[in-house]
Amino acid sequence: MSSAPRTILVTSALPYANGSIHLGHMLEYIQTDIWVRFQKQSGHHCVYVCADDAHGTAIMLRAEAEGVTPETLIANVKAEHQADFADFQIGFDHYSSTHSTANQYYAELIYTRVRDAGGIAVRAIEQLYDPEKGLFLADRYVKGGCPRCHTEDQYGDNCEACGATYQAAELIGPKSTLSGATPILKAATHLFFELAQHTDFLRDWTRSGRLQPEVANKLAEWIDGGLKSWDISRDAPYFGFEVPDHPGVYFYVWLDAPIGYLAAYKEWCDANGVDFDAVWNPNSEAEVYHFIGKDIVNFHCLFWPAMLHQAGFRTPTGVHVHGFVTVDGRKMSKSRGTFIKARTYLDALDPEYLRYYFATKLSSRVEDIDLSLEDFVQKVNSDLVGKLVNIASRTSGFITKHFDSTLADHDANPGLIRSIRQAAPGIQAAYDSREYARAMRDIMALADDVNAWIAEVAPWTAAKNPETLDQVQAICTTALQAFRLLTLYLQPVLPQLAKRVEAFLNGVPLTYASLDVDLFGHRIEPFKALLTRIEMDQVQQMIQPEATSQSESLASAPSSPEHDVEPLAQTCTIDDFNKIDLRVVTIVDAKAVIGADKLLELTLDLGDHTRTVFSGIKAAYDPATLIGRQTVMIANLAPRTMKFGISEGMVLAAGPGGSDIYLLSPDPGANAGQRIR
RNA sequence: GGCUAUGUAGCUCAGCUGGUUAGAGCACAGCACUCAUAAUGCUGGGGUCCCCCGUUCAAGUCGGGGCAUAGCCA
Repeated sequence: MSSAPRTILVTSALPYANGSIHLGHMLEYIQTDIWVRFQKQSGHHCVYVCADDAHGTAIMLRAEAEGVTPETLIANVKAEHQADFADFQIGFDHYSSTHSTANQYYAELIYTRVRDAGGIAVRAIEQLYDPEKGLFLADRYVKGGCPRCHTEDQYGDNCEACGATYQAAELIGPKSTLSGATPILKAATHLFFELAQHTDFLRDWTRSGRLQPEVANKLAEWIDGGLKSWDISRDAPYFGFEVPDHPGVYFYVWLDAPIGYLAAYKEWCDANGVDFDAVWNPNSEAEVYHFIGKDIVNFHCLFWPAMLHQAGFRTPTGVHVHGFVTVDGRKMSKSRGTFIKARTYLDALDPEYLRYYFATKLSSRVEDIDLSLEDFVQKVNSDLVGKLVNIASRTSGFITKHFDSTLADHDANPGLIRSIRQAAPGIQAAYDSREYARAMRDIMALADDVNAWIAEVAPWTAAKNPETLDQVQAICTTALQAFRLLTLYLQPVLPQLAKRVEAFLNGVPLTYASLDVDLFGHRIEPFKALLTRIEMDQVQQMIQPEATSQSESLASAPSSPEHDVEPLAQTCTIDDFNKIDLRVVTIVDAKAVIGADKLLELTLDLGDHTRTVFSGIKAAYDPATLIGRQTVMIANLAPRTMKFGISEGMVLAAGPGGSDIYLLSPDPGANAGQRIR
């Protein structure tokens, strides 16, 4: 797959400067970075830019809470973000901030051009206003009773209980979550981007092969339902850019965020003497791709192309949408320890393990990616250490020991090397179309072939006989040639490993331009471990950082833990404890109780008899998954008559309640009926 | 509620335009090897392809209905 060099600009979504990078973010940056590295490795002119998304009310309020200026806050967060990205080997060519002069320039330019083309409406609206804070309130800053079902404490846009959607002003007894004050309705002038003007353009644009089919389908729904105008302004005080012709009115953060792509690229162009317009003029032949998550499709596939179009810029060649990250099949959760920050991961594990694991699961589709921790450890260890690195590890010793670290002048199996090289077009096509999982499968299948061949020709046997010793040199030469090619294929995913391999093999660059280079007669360095196995302990450290840091710093003052720790109860004696008869039980049946929202009816086997216990764990457990497992109960608790029957005891669980409930389990081996002391 | 995805071995996933006994990796069992970071090779066990109905000579693959999970409804 050789073609003329393409000019490609790539972006990832801008992370918000109000929090840390977590593994959900990292999926996107890793996906993008692999793609960019692949394009560069293939010889294309590819530039990757990104920036912190630094504006908005949330940032203004957080800065205020921390007693710093917003500028200080966003500078600190940006530094943190960049450190995380750098350590994950995310190779931005430039990383900027939306709070920059370049961004202000382009925000004003695009706004002005759109306005002059008749794309902006000015309308008076009424909005809830916090008289104490002196702030207009976004929906998420107002809580009150749902106007339909009267559930208390609902946010200003929709009701979690009945699903109703409404205006914040319709809430019963609304309160500002910022000050507790009762908001008042106040008039304001807002600017609207008239999206409906672009209906025909967008219908066409979204069907022009730039988007994944499922994304285009989703957008068609919105387009067919009628496009609404988009409120692009916010009132002072607001941390952002003031609208040029409307003093006291600011651009909404989502207006200038995507414009940050332009600004960041402009800064890179200025620093590198490149012509910005060559990429962004409407007739540009260059390619522009945005990688984003499925939650922000509307901003990138409706507002953004429409505004670019009306402002006289080219629109993106493609928008590549990915799904969310789950951990062990569930949404990332702070209480389960699976809301993993990038830094927490980095403190425990090599970033390339995650890059590889995500690569084995990524396709071009908008699917959620599950980080199954056990699968993660097994896959990384067996694929990267057991298969790939093992090829070098098991053969290079012979070269070092018997042949003065010098490779043979021919291959023992030219057919094998040829078949690996012939796989290149397929692997390149898979990378280019973001089918990384397919690429990883193909590469590992080749590694399997190599290992099988090594076992077949058994160089360790040949090495024992002086007459066949020279065969060993050719065999190991072939194995190391294969190893180099496989590493070349993996370079976009594992750039650090690739560098170590280059050093080990003495500086042969791992690019497609060097695909056909042979290492005949080449000197290699002594083999050192290129990658180490993941220990399950490291994963534990990642998902339980609080526990670790707590035990390390017991003496220090408690500092705002992520969850509230209940104070210890009054001291009791061993006799007090002995009054409580705890037993191991097996759950032999579990079913929902008809007419009860929270209860499950559990049938518990105590070894010699069974009990019926009603337990309020329905929100946290599917009854079917409970049947057969062991847990712990209080067996001598006085029976209690409930509306649904008599509960003969209680099962033990941790957690604050709701869906955050965690049943206890004995380690394997305990028998039902055994007492717990 | 409406819409959109997804539902294949214990786990994570492939299965293109419907076509012989449904695949891979990991895990598991046995054997081999002992060069290698207890790595590798060979062999094997293991699946009502969520359920029902339908189209067809033939359905994991198409259509309808249902169930479950996730997300979206700006």
